[in-house]
Amino acid sequence: MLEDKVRISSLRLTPQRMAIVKFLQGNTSHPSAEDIFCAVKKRFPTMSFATVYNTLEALKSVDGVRELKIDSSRRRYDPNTLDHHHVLCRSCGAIVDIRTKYQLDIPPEVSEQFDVVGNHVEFFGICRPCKAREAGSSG
Amino acid sequence: MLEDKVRISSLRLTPQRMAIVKFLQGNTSHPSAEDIFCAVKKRFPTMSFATVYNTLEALKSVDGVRELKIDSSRRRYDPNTLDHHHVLCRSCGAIVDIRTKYQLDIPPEVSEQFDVVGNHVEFFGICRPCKAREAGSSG
DNA sequence: GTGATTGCAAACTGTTTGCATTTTG
DNA sequence: CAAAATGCAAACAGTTTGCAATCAC
Repeated sequence: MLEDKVRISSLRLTPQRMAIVKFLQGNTSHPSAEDIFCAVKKRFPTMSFATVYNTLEALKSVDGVRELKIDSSRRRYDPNTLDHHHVLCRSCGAIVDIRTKYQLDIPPEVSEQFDVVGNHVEFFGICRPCKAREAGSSG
Repeated sequence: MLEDKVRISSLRLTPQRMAIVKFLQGNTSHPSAEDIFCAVKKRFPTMSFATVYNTLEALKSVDGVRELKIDSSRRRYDPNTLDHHHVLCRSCGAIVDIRTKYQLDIPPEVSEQFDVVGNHVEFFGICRPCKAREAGSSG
């Protein structure tokens, strides 16, 4: 659990940092830095982006969050640091976790060139609500 | 082939556009906009980023290039628009193609929520040269 | 008390936009 | 000739940095 990781680590437990940790803990919305900033600013009106990014950097260093590259316009963060995968709705951008483990082999030409240590699968498609909306509006 | 796609399409064949197409054609380096800009500027000193981005947008619209999200600090582009996957070296950032097709199933709870139309696997690890260098320098 | 953290503002990087000029079909 | 593309510069969005004030340990 994220909060435990932070307590065990040598990171200082500042109120701002803990507020970010509490916001991220168990959060499956894959928030951006701005999402985090806005959420935490309610309690800490002086909160700054510097602190958000700074904290995210600290959390990454203890494997408390992982950075996602699923959105090309902004980084998103995931407090679930166990290996897992994602489905992305191409219409609304919703991201949902997939906890399946996939044992994927790569061709020998590639494994000669690379020591592969992991993989991440991004599935893409359309989510229920978007599909319904699109079917309803124009055909 | 990219050049054919552009000729068949209704996109106008400007010299700048064709230079970008020629640079991308068969290119497996997954270049960024800046890489493209620098390469093409040699022949077209007036080339601007606006034209690069504009052309990439045009090429995307005819499925002539795909945007990669593999690098969190910049978009990269891939003229190979057939479904394929990538291995990323976490040390030097090298990206290599994997043409294997993976038939991946997602859990029923998720397929109830999403119509999945495709997937992209990002493998990560360390490439030969980086591994050799790291082994040689400190361990 | 000391080194780490906060938070402001300014700097930076990659991408987008407005628009006058030029070009393609 | 009309519609589209170029290219410059300015605008933007997300992220990073410098640094004085503050805080955790």
